[in-house]
This record gives sequence, structure tokens and C-alpha cells, in this order.
Amino acid sequence: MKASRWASREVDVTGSGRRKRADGQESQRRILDAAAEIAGERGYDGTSISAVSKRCGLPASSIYWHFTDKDELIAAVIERSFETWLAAVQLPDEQAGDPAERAAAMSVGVAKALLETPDFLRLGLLLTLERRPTEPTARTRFLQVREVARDRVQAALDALAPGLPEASARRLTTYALAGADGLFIAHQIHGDDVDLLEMFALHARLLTDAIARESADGAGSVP
Amino acid sequence: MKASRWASREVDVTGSGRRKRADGQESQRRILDAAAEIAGERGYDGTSISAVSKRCGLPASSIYWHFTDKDELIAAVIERSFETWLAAVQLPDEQAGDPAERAAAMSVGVAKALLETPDFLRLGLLLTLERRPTEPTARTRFLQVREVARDRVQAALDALAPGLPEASARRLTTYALAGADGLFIAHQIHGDDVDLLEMFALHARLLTDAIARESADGAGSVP
Amino acid sequence: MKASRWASREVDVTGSGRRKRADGQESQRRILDAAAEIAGERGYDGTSISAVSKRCGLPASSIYWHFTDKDELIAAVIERSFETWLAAVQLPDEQAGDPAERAAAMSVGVAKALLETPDFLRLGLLLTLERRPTEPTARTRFLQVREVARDRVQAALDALAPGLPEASARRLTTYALAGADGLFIAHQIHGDDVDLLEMFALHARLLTDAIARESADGAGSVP
Amino acid sequence: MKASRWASREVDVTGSGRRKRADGQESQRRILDAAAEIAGERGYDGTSISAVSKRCGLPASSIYWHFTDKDELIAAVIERSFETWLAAVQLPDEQAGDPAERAAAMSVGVAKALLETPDFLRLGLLLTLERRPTEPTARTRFLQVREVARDRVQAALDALAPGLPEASARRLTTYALAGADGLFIAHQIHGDDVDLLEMFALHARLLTDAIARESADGAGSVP
DNA sequence: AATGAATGAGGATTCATTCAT
DNA sequence: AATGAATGAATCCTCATTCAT
Repeated sequence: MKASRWASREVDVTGSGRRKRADGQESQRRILDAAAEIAGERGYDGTSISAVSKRCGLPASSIYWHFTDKDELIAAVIERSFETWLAAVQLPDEQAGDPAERAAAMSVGVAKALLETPDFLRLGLLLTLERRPTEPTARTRFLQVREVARDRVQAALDALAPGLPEASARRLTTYALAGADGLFIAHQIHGDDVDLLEMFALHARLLTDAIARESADGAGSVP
Repeated sequence: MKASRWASREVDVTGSGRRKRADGQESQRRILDAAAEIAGERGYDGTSISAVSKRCGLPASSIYWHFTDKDELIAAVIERSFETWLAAVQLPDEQAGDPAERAAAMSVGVAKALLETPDFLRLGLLLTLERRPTEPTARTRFLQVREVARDRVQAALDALAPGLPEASARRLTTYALAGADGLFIAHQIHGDDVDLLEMFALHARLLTDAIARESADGAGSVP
Repeated sequence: MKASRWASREVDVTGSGRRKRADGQESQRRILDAAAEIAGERGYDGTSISAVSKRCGLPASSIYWHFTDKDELIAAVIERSFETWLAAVQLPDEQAGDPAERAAAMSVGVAKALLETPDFLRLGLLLTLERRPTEPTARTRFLQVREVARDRVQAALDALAPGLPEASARRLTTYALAGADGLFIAHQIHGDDVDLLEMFALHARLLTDAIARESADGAGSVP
Repeated sequence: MKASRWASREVDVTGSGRRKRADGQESQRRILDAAAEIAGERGYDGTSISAVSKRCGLPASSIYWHFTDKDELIAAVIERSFETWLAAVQLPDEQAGDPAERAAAMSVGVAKALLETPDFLRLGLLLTLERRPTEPTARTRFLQVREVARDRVQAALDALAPGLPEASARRLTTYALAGADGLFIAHQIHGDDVDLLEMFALHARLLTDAIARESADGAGSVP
């Protein structure tokens, strides 16, 4: 920290001059905060340990005390970001309202969480789209987490329309997630020109209609 | 790269026996091919000039003869990829069928093009999601191109439902593009477990229904 | 010259769109002009062929048609710069005025030439101070040219004070040149805050006095 | 640099058997030593980080641990060289001798320091003469240091001739520094064929005479 | 629990130069 | 007489990682 005369490196970001005699958890948190911001903006390759070090104020070597390597660091970022994001999602009361209303409420809950903590999905999508020679642990982790989300959506869908054929359910679940991803991206591009809550509500409505029809059809094959 | 001057280093991509005959356009094409593949897989930061050099068989310094820097190279990749992609999109006959059928045909045309040349949208989305300190020219270019696509979709939508209020049209256009992006991503994740053509057809159907309803409503505000 | 779509290189500096069907001397002149400017500002290492190419509007390979390599190019620059500079020096009429006046006139003549074409001495001094592993031809050339100048100054000095002992003459000649170099540098640093003509006149006066004294002394050893 | 980790690569400059014990200050010193030698010989552009790395035995990346970039490294070189040089200058006793003797003693003191540590002024003059598009910090630093030296010379001059008009004082100070620069260059060219101490003594004498005359004149305008 | 220092590999880019046309 | 294209070596600098303290 005692930057030499010619090369200034980390800065005392906290403002507290007194070196805290090692608070592992606090340091880890600062590292993850920094890494989450950067990785959410730049993806895997764009996230350098030295950039994280600069942003969190700890030397690069300290990052390696807490995480074995970059791969694990970014995996940890995804995990913690997911938890944060999940905490932000407020699911509607299972009992309340009719099914369609519940679906809309769920949808809007997700949208709100995305507005509050967008880094999670941004990084997740970046990891998903990138094809590195050795797949990062973080990517695998994100896809696992996404699979869990997928299962929940499908469960909600089954609750909404118990008679829906398996194939239809899978298709509509895929469509539900795809809409969420796509609308999130639209919001990334156009900022608040795209009203994410409104768009998610529209998405929920179209989905509800589709469920209704495919339920009635019985078959649900798309000609 | 330590190979002597006459040892064959690069792969004879062209199949034509004559090599080293200094054909600028051909070299440029090889560079763009290589860069498109890599950038489509790895994004901006993940695309290293030396990787492009290795894949196209020309030394890194030769790449700089054809493109002033990495930024311009990737911008050129986006431009050419877009042209290729656009050529792959087969738009339906303007006269044929009823409006809903035409919408479905358009949608499937886009899906087919995405299956044929997925690199374009993959790179585009990577560039869109990444937030580099200095915005790459390629990102700007992609967003411009996307805006053109957006205008076309909106025009098609207006043709389909002339009475649609402006706000509805904008919202549905956003939804149309978002669905395309999201379904593309789903296909990236699940491969052929997701039938992209079927999903795009579903997307077109839901959109057509939504248009019909919002047209009838007159207002179309989502409560 | 037909810059490709992605990499813009040389510019049509002359403004004449029509490619002149090869005018060797004219091209050579343009190259030397460009090289002189750049080398006068940046020294040997700082002068890159591509910078010269950019400034003169001819491709790098054309420079190699006129000059075998960078070393020869810079040597040619020194030679031509010297000629230009020499032409700018107006030596006083050998007959006119008393010796001291003639000395002053010579001095001012040199100063004026330095103000008009400063690149010559700037490059010369840069080459002189630099110690490259393989001595550039240009440096040798400059030192030769300087030796000629030295001889002329010493001759003028002998004419001024025929009885001056050899050692004194050498010493004062060295001093005369050193003053010129040093004042030139002062002018480089302070710009027109240093009145070069005035300073050269002062230099001439001090020298004349010194000559007078050392002539009288006979010995001229500095204790 | 392909040598295995334990093969001795660098020269044991310190003489102390223990190596690799990570001593920051010592490494910094070795880097500065190497950089000073090279920059003193080759100027800014001619000083490559890899050359410095080779000469000091540390890998190039280690240089970047100690200095943020080449610009700062060379600025540090100038600063340290100046300190070394200043320590080498032995100024005469303020009380001793008559003013003219003191002036001569000062002059010779400077000359001796230049003979001992010529790298400082050599690099300084190279930086002064070079005109890079972005001015190196080192150049600015050198000119600042030079301004300080200028002030001291002018103070000494005022002490020597209190009644001297301001304009004369400035002119003679410029002349004093110019002579030093020029004679230093002469010594660089001719080596020990030019007796630097003798030349500086001569310079001091001419200056003293000039001061005397301009003092007497009162005005000191050079016609 | 942390960090200053070091390190080899690789990043983008520029270099001087060559050569076929 | 000139030039488009190519090329290997070198440029500055950042990378992920290690290790002794």
C-alpha cells in the first residue's frame, strides 16, 4: 500500500487510513463487489485481476489469497450475484388472485429484480454467449442456476394449466425465459426508453393467452 | 512462426496451388473470415490479433496492412457479417397469403438466417452487452444496423395493422425483436433441443394475436 | 494510393489527383523534405520510415526505391540540410571593414542562417549526442561537415590575429563553435525570448576581446 | 530469457551472494542505473524497456512494477541524475578570494561534475532538442531543473556585479549557460582533445570581463 | 490474513525491409 | 519509376500467477 515514489498502484478506497488488521470476510466482500461490477460490464476476458485489484483497493496477490484463480473468482461472483438477485425477486403470494394475475405478478417481480441488480443477468448472458476453449466454471454455474429457474417457471406453468401437454409446457417455458432475456437486452440497449415492467407485463399476458389456447387445443403442435 | 521462408506455414485455404501471389482482396477475406469466427465465439476482448493471425495464416503485421487496428477489424466483421446475414434472410412475397401468414413467413425467414449464420447475432449481442470504457466502433455499427432492422419490423407491423396506435406499435416492435434475441440465445444454450423455426413461428403467432387485440382495443395501454 | 476500405494510409498531399507518371527528382525532394522535418524534430530513432511516408504522401516502398535504407536516407538529409544551411549563411565581404567588424558580421550571418533553417543544426546535435551501437553514416557526415566549418573559423581567426599561437587558436575556435551550439540550444529552449542575433553579436565581441588579449600575451596559457 | 529459473541470468551486481530475495529499493536502483546509462546514450526513443531489462537483469514486467511507464522511468532517471550531478558540483567557499576567482572556481566545479557524471547533461540536452508529439515528463523536469540552475547563476552574477542592469544580467546568464552546454558538447565530440576544465576557465574569464565592461557601461545595450 | 516483488507469456501495434508486379 | 502486400523482429505494456515474508 505504501506506493513507491514512481509507481502509484492501489488507492485507499475506504478512506480509513488505519490498516485493518485483517478482516477476511470484509476483504472477500470488497473483492466480490469489485469483480461483480467489472465482470458485469466486461465479461470473462475483459475482467482482469489487476482491474479488480484497483477497484477494490487490495493488491492482486490478496485476491489470490481468497480465490484460487480467476476462474473461481468469477464463479463466486455468479453465485453471489444470483443470491442477491434471487433475494430481490418478490414472488407473489401463492394463494392470491386468479392464475393470470399471479403470472403477471411473478413476471413483474422478475423485472423489478432485473432493474435492481442487472449485473447478474448481464454477466450470465455474456458467459452464455462466449465460447471459450475451456469452459469457465462460472458459465456452467450460471447455466445450472438457469436450469433451476427454468424448472420453477415450468412448475408455475403446470399449476396454471394442469392439462397442458409436456411438449407445449416445454415450449412455452422456453418462450417465457427467452422473452425475459430478450426484453432485458432491449432495456440494456434503449435504457429507460423501454419500460421493462410494462414489457414484462405484456409478455406475461401473451404467455397466458398462449397457455389458454394450447390448453384448449389439447395437442399444441405448431403447424 | 520460426519456420523458414519457404516452409508452408499457412493452410492452403483457397485450394489454388499458387500462394504468396499477393492478392489483397483474398487476404482481406481470409482475415475477415477468421476474425468473424473468433469474434463470434469470444467477443471483443477475447479476440486477439494473434489468434486471428493463426487462424487465417497471415502474420499479425499483415492484418495491420488491411485494417488500421483491432477496432476497425471488428467493425468490418460486423458489417460484412450483417451483409451475409441479410442475404440469407428470405423475405416472403409481398403479395402472397394473408397478413398473418406473411408475418409467420418473415419470422421463419429470419430464424433460418440465424441458423445459417449465427455468428452475426452472437457477436452483435456480445458487443451489445459488453460495456467497455471506449465503445468499440463495431458496437455502434451493430446498433445502427439493428435500428434499421427495427424500422423494417415496425413498417411490416404497420402494414399488418394500419390503425395501430404509435405507442402500441413501438411496444410490439420491441417485443418482436426481444423475442428473436431471446430465442436465439435459447438455441445457443440448448442447441437443437430448441427448434428455432418452431419457436419463431410461435413467436409470430403470439405477436399476430397481440396486434389483433391491440388494434381492436384502440388504446392498448397495459394496466 | 487507392486506400482500401478499412485501412487508410497515405494521403494525396499535393492535391493533384492525377498520378504523375514518375518524376524521380520531385519524389526524392518530397521524401527528403519530409525526412528532414521529422529527423530534425525526433532524431535518428524517432524517425520512422512510415512517418516519413505519411508526411510525404509516398508509400514506404517508394522511399526504398530512392534510398537503400534508413541510414542512407538520414545521411542524405544531413547533406542536403547542410547545403541549404550553407546557402543561407551570408559571409561578409572579405575586404570590408576592420577585422572585428568582419567577425561580428560573420557571426550574425551564421545566426541568421540558424534562424532560417534550424533543422540542420538540431539534427546534427541530436546525432552528435546520441551514441548508437552502430554509428549512423549521418553522424559521421555531420561531424565531417562540422570539421570543415571548424577549419574555416580557424582560418578567419588566423586572419584576424596572425601571430596567435596555435594552441590559443585551437582553443578559441573550439570556444567559438561551442558558443554557437550553446546559444542555438538556448534559442531552442526559450524561443524568441532569446534574441539570437544579439547573443551572437555578444559572442563575437567577447571572442574578439579574447583574441586581442591572447595575441598580446603571446603565450596564452590559461593558468 | 529462456534460461531456467535457477540458471544465473543477471549479473550479480551487488556482489552479495543472496539473490532473488526481493529487495524493492535495490531493484529500483538497478533499473535506474541501467536506464540512466542507456538514456544518456540513446535519448528517449532510443531507450527501449527491453534494453533496460537486459542491462539490469530484471524482466521487463518487473520494471513496470517499479515505474508506471517508460515516461515515468525516464523522468525518474532525470531526477536522480540531477541529484547525483548536483552532489558532484563543489561550489567554492562563499567568502574565499576575490569575485573573479570565485567565478572561475564555480565554473571549474561545474566542469568537474560534468566530467564525472556526463549522463545527466547528455540526456538533458537530448530531451531538450527532441520534439516529440507528447512532451515527455522528463523533458519538462529537466527544463525546470535547468531554470533553477539559471536562477543560481544569475544570483551569483548579481553578487559579482550588483549594479548590472537587469537586461545585461539576463543576457550574460544565458551566455554563461550556453557556453557550458556548448563546451560540454565539444567535449562529447572531441573527447579529451578538449580540456574541459581549461575551457570552462576561459569561459569564466571572458564572462568576468564582459560583466566588468557591461557594469561600467551602465546600459549594456549591444549595438 | 495479507502483500511487495517478481516473472514468463501474451496483448496490440510499429518497425525496417523485401519483393513481385 | 513506383507500389501494394507481405513479413519477422521489435516496440510498449498487461496478463495471470507465484512466492517469500
